[in-house]
Amino acid sequence: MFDAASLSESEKRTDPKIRLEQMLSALRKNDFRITPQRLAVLKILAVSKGHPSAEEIHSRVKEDFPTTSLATVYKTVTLLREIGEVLELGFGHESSRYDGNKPYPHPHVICIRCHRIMDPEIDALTEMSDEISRKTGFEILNHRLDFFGICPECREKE
Amino acid sequence: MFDAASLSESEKRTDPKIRLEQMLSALRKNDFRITPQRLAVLKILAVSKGHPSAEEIHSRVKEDFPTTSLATVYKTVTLLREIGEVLELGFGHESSRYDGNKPYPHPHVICIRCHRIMDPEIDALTEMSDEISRKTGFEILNHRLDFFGICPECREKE
DNA sequence: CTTCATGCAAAACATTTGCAGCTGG
DNA sequence: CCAGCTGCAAATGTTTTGCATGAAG
Repeated sequence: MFDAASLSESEKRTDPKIRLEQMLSALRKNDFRITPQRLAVLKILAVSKGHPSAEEIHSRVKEDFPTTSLATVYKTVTLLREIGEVLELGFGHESSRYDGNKPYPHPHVICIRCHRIMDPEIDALTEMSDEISRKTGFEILNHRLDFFGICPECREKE
Repeated sequence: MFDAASLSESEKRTDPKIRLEQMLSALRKNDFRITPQRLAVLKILAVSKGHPSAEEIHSRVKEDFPTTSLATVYKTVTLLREIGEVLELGFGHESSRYDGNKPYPHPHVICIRCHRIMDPEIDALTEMSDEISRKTGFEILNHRLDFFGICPECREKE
């Protein structure tokens, strides 16, 4: 698992404890219960620097709370997605990945070899969104920008 | 089915007959056989202005060639994807959609109500790609840029 | 207490695969 | 001919769902 990524990215993350509090408040505000299982999932999401899959979340949650089922993990991330506290990155084939740190659309760079996912700096995206609105008449609510390629480490190994 | 989209998009499409020939040559060049089933799938892809799903392709292919199985459709689009003659647009949940007219990455605008997909004009994407390369050290091979929102028609109906 | 959450197992999907038989070149 | 393709059905892998039991508030 390659979560180390670059320092510049990790530096920008919200402090895990604060992020956890934010997610907890979001649950409370919407009158959802805070169960041990949910708490465990939130903790993983708050602490993860990367973009864990449901399966990954599940196995990590089980360390803390061994009886947690995969279904509960799915129910929890779906709930969090609905209240805007998690970003779901769906890929056609493999399983989805989740980002609990930046639950709003942002670009990704994905290594097709080791599956590491990074969050690069890009601006000019809201402008692009506006441009699309103007040209197509769509009301743009959301977007997704992913780049696929080979990360420096995997390129070295070639 | 809302394939009419905007004139400016459809005007840019390659003529279906030419596109079909291109796909056929690609198959021949790679020593793949041209079977009636494959021909039927190619025809649908060449003629479609939109972004049909495997299921849609299948039901349209069956009109011409009733015994064609869904598995063959999948095998064919997968083959075409591998030789770069079709772009697969995978969505986490629902089924993938395929574009046989512009088999290279390009932005999409997707209506979350009627599921119409349009191809807007955007430049500045290759620049963006280069910027990412420079900043992350990734070798960028591919990308995906999708905007989600509500199309003018669906907005009127509200 | 009562409503909502959990966990299991089963269902629901889209997609892939194994394989016997068929067919394009 | 015969390697490669088809079509069926079964397998796969992820995500969802129904429902009885359990726990949060």
